[in-house]
Amino acid sequence: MKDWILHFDLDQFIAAVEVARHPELRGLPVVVGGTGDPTQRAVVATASYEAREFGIHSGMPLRLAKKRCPEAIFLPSDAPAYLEVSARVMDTLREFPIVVEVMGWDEAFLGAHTDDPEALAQELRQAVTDSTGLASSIGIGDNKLRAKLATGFAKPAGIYRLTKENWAEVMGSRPTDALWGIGAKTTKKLAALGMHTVDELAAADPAMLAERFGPTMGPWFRVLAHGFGDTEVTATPYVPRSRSRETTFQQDLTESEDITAQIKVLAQRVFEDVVAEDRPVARVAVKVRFKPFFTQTRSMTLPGPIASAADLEAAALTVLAKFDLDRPVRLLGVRAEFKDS
DNA sequence: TCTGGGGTCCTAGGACCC
DNA sequence: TCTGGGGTCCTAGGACCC
Repeated sequence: MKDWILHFDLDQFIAAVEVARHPELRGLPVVVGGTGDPTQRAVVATASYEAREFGIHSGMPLRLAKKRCPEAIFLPSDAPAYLEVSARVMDTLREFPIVVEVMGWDEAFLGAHTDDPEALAQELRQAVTDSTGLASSIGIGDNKLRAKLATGFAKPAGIYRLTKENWAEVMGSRPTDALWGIGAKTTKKLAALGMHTVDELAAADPAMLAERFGPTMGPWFRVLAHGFGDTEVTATPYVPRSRSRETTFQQDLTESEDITAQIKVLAQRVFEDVVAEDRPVARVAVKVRFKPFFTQTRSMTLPGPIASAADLEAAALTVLAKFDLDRPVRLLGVRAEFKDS
């Protein structure tokens, strides 16, 4: 028997949960995000496949989604409901003799020992459909990178295998942003250097990449292009490095007392989260997004421990004082970073 | 049509110390 | 007189992902 890495991913997860509890919405363009009011400052969390036909996708402003498809059903994002369904899905996966590494609400890497990964993947998909009614796709790979990318070819409701055997054939001529970890900015920089495809990046000189992108990122891009990657799947619970809360205001804040009051609210929420973690906080950071869309961050290493919400509030206000609050504010955020442990 | 919220990791410059 | 070199911490920003 061989070791395989599977990447499990629920199809249009958030929209699917909403359709599951509102069956009359099946087959309709459903858009979930914000408070469900498409006139507000908010973006699309997930669009159903029907809504995607209209050019609606995750991250798009709700206002624009409404314009692209006025008859779409807009629903508020209901995080507790999605978390509950997610937990049921992950529990279903854990009933199999596999290692489950949860990667988010709707995806997980699975470590499996089998001679027939496609048969296992089909059983997993069926089990999740039986327990939750949700459709999913599974990528099969010889490492995490290939399994993750395979899922993209498996969707919707399918299974796809991507390994070193078919890597070059499947990925070689694709643009570099097809790789997991290379986004729009890096793609543009690579293109300026004459590298447009995965094959071209794979053939690049590592020293040149290190010079241009830094000693870690540069060579890593080339490794990605070869399809190499991590093979370790672990069920060990994830230990967060930080906790943060942020809010985009429906109307920009201009009064300093309003800004101060909102920072206190955010600090209070972050404090509740860090108390639940029961770990010491090392740094506090404040994020301010000014009109029209200019973001700054300021931070501070704490001189001593945080013992109360008032302590975290005071620290956040000290960091806030580092800003020039000379323009309208559209977003405020507070983040606490834990000490290394 | 203006662009959410919650995260992670890397880079780079300056401070500071020996 | 015109100044080394290494190590580490602090801080701000960039890029990416779900």
